[in-house]
Amino acid sequence: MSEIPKEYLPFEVEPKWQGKWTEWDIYRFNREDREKPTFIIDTPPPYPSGEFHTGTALNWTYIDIVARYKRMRGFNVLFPQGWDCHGLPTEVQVEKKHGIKKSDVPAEKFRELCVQLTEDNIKHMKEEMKSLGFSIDWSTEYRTMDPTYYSRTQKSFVRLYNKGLIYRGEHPVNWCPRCETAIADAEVEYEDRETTLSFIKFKLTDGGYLTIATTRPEFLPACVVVAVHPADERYAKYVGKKIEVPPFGQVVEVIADEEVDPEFGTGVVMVCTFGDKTDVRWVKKHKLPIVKLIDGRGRMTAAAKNYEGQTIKESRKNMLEKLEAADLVEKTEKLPQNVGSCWRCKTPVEIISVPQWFMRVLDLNEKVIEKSKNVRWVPPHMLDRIVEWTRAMDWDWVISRQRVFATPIPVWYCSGCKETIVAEENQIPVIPWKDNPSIEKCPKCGEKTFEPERDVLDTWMDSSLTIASHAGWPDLDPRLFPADLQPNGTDIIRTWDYYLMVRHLALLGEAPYKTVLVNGMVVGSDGRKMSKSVGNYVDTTQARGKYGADAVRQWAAIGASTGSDIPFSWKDVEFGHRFMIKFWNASKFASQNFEGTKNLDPEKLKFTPVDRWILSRLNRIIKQSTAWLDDYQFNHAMREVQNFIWHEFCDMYIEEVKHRLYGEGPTADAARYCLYQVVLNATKMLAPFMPHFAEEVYQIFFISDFSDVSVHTSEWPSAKEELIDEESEELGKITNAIVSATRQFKSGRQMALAQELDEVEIYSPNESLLEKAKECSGDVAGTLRIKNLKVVSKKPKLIESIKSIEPNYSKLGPKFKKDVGLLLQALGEMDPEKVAKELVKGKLVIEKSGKKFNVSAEDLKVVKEVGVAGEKVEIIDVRDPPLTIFIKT
RNA sequence: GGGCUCGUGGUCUAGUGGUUAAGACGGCGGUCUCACACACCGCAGGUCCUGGGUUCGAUCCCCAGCGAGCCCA
Repeated sequence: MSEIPKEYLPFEVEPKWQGKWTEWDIYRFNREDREKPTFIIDTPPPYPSGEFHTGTALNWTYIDIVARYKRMRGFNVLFPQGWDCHGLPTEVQVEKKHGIKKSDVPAEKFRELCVQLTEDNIKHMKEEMKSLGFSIDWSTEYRTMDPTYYSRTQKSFVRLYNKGLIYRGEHPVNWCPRCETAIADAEVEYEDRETTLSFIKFKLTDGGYLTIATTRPEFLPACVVVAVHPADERYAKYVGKKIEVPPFGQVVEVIADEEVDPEFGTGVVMVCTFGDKTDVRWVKKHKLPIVKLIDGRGRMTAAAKNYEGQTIKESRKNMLEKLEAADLVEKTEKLPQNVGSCWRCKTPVEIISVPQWFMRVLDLNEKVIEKSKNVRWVPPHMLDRIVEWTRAMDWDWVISRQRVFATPIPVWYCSGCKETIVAEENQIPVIPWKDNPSIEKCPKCGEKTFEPERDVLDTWMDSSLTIASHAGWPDLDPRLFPADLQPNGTDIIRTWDYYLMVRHLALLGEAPYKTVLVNGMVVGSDGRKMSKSVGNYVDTTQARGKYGADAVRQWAAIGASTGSDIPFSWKDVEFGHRFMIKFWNASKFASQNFEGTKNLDPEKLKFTPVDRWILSRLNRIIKQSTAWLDDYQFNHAMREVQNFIWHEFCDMYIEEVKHRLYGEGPTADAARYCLYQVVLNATKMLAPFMPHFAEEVYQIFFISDFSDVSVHTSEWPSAKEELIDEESEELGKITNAIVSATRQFKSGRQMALAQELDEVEIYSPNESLLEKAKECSGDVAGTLRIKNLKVVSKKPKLIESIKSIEPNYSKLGPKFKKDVGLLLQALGEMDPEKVAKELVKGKLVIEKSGKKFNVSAEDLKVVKEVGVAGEKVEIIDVRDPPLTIFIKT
């Protein structure tokens, strides 16, 4: 045994073992091993924002607990790690950092800046992951921005295209007419402006008018339907009728839709393609035609007839004038409005329909739902979320984006006939604006020049391929697919797990994961979502800075049940720290007795009742904690071990064996054996939760007894069923009850706990309980320093009286159903002494309101009270088990 | 507006169709007891969100309402 540090110092211990683990390479997935069962984790690649959020810490702590536990259970565990690099936030970060605009520099240059920034961000996050002790196999590290990774993304694009599962079509996007580019929802800024609401008369073909209210009269030529609320009585009779839209008089239908606000304007609205986001929704929902009214520069198209070429502003003004002249404008009103505008140039954003690439997911969704039902969701209700999400989908997945930093779409178009040329698999990775297609000329028209597709892929196209990628796709190793575990946060399972499922079903026809483990959101200590602006934000570096990684991990594991949101709590972190100190001190104390203890033969030891109790409890805890971990209930597994160690082992058992440790022989050795077993097995059970601490304890106290290099390569404890014993636990309970009661007594009398007691009597009228108490008397007398302890069945100096009769509802309820109330009433009127006397005989007949109740002894509980006559004796009445302790003073 | 989830002592969580609803933190009182005062012993503190229903019995199951979270629109 090495020298034992006095205190547990996390900031010395944690980096020390992190270094050793790397050196020993103990987290490496062994690809050559064909013996051990594999356990494959699909680690979600985080977005390298540069910050390691406590939510990620929670997610990864769950993963790491599982990985470490499974390794100890004998699995060959794959815990890979990647980075989902592509995305808008990085582009924005680069623009901010360098004070440039995407379009200011060549795309390749901009991309380089993105790569650089991503690398810096990854570096920091990787450090953080190592500092938190996650047992990642870093030899698997990948980055979706690397050609090795994105070539898989592109290959899968080609295969799915060839299968007919990817196509090109039209889709509305946010568009800045000044920047002439599509912009993402996240790039749209909203600001309050004032606008004019115009009330315009539409002529019904059957005669009469309906007045609609609109803020965008210039969209009249693109009006495809007029809508009212279905419950709006004013307009019910017009639903299904035809109506003429000025100024060109196209005839559209009047439809009913719940989304119309009857309070807004006249309660009649026009649906145009696309005046706003609601229009997009209505077009989808009612399958309406699309009129392209505005072009990429914000000018009116031919659809606007004589207004063609005008700007939005001009045509609005001109059109309104014309309508006024025709007396079609009833009135105008001022209206405050929340306008979406380009985050850079503040130009109001338009919604226009442009060509986009799609993955044909709608046809796959039946299968997605079917396969999702075969997946184990932890917690189970997460299945409902994904099924609901899948059912509600009414549009195919738009997989193209108008950005720079992303995987290029491996496609060209023939300059002549515009034929789509998709890359050959063997030329991938490919960048269409740098590389040429492998064909010489267009197969359709023979043209020899091509135009590259400049759009790129949605980043989900990268990150929904991870499972196949881990398994080596396209050369799939069947041992690595499907993954056993897909861990994720509750906020993103609908996207992440859906895309993984649909993508792998499309590509491989099989569900990619067996179990989805969902963690809740980390909220601030005030219960609100963590955010920097609210000021309740804590990052993991900060959290870990106080008591180290293991304390933070304990907060994550124990904060809430799996899947529930969990508030960040310094108190829980501190509690984790205190638990380690407690266990450290206990281990240190126990270890004085570890010399040679491993080789003791339990057959030759004399175990006392408390020994048998602690061994039974230990093995029960092993069994339960194993079951909890198999069930991904980390909080229960952790709590179970913590409570056992702290309150049963430290507070009771250690105190109860101290008196034996100073001696020699089989009783003392039995206590040593138990101390050793508890500390060793608890250390192993704690290893997945607090890996550094467990390693330190293992290395200092146990390494010389075992051949394992690390606690993390040692075997998970298995419960010895033959030691789990109700009777031993009952004896332990009796001993503890007597010890606690007497300790309380001493404490209350301001007596030193070590003070000797001359004479103590334990009394119970119950013969079998008395026998058990007798068995425990050695442990009791030793622990409490009682010189003369007697366990007696005669009630020497006391009077016993019946205090009350209490009903046992779980027996009475099913027996007497509705009449329970009546029975209780009758019971209340009876003399408890008499009831008790009758009950002792076995049964009792109670009559009330003409009803007869046959009550047996088990239906009621007799509560007794003891008093004493004469003598200077202190009495402690122990309720459970019912014992009375007399202490001569 | 839709889907899912949650509402339990001052705070944060656990749990359950049945007797006295569990724990941690905080509060209060006591003890330096030979591993640990970052400890130990004890005490106080609850309409288990509200209303209705099912049941002999509901904090738990069902319905409605209110409030919160996540995602979607």
